[in-house]
Amino acid sequence: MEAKSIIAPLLRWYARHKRDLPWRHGVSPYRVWLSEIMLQQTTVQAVIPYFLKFTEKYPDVRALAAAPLEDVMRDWAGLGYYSRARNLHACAKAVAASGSVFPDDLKSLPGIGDYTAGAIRAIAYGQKASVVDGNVDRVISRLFAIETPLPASKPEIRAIAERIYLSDANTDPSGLPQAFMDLGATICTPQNPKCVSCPLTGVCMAKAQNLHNELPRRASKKARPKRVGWVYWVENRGQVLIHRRPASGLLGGMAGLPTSDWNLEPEYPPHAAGFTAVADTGASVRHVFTHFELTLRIVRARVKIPAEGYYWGDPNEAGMPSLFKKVAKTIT
DNA sequence: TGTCCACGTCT
DNA sequence: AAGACGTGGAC
Repeated sequence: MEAKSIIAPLLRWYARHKRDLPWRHGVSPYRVWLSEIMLQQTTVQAVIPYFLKFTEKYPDVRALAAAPLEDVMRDWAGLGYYSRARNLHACAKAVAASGSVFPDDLKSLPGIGDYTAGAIRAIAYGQKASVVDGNVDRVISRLFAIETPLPASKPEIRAIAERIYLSDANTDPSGLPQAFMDLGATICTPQNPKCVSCPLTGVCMAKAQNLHNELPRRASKKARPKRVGWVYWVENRGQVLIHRRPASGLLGGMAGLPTSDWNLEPEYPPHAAGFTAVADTGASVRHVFTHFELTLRIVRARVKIPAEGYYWGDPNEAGMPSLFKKVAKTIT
């Protein structure tokens, strides 16, 4: 299939139907970078309030670089994949130190990989770049009726995407990737694609073979193991004990509540070093991570002397990830 | 309820 | 280079 027969109708459709998103106003490298980091693995709807908060509080890369890391982590709380926030701050510092100009080698910056580098290059700088996210994977898989399941089909998809993006028919390097992603998000959706409204339905090979609801195929996923443990609710004069988690690993660098290890059957009373159980609340919270499912049972407890990395604070102001927000909401 | 989205980046 | 790493909404 010729690239032109995809690009021309897609760009016409995009001109009429592009989504009105905050980062599409006042386009700048900083705003494109910030939005693309937030959009990694995360839906537009979840990102919008965070993007508005960040751009108000940190209007440019210098302001973000000057902020304490803990502030950035707190502001990111709830958005997930917290290494993104740590890398965001490190990246802001690096860029600010270079006169607030992003370097040509975007991938040398923390948190910027193939996808984000291409997105910044295309959207912020108007350069032709291959920008392939999950939406583009799906759209290409259907347009070309690729039967190979994801992720094995990735190399094939990337080759096709690159041919289209770098084609002479790509007259709008900034608009084309956004057109693909908007099409994937609003028309060529994972379930029940709205082919009647699709500008590419006439050239779509999956549609022609009535495979638009079957593709892309996916390799079966591994079962998600279950883990259990205790979370300690320790009150003292209206505050609770909060734990600054280690910089790397799960929920790295975030404020959280103290917990036991996460593979122990919660048999009362728990016996963790430093904590004395006061009362089993009987309540528990369930939280699904990417690679396991966690149930934490809440126990009221006391401490003798908080260990290093622990402090007293207001759980509602600590900026904790969702797992611990659920605990606070359950208990208060 | 359970499954999917969800390649995005880093290690 | 396979696995680690969140969240919430759609269906």
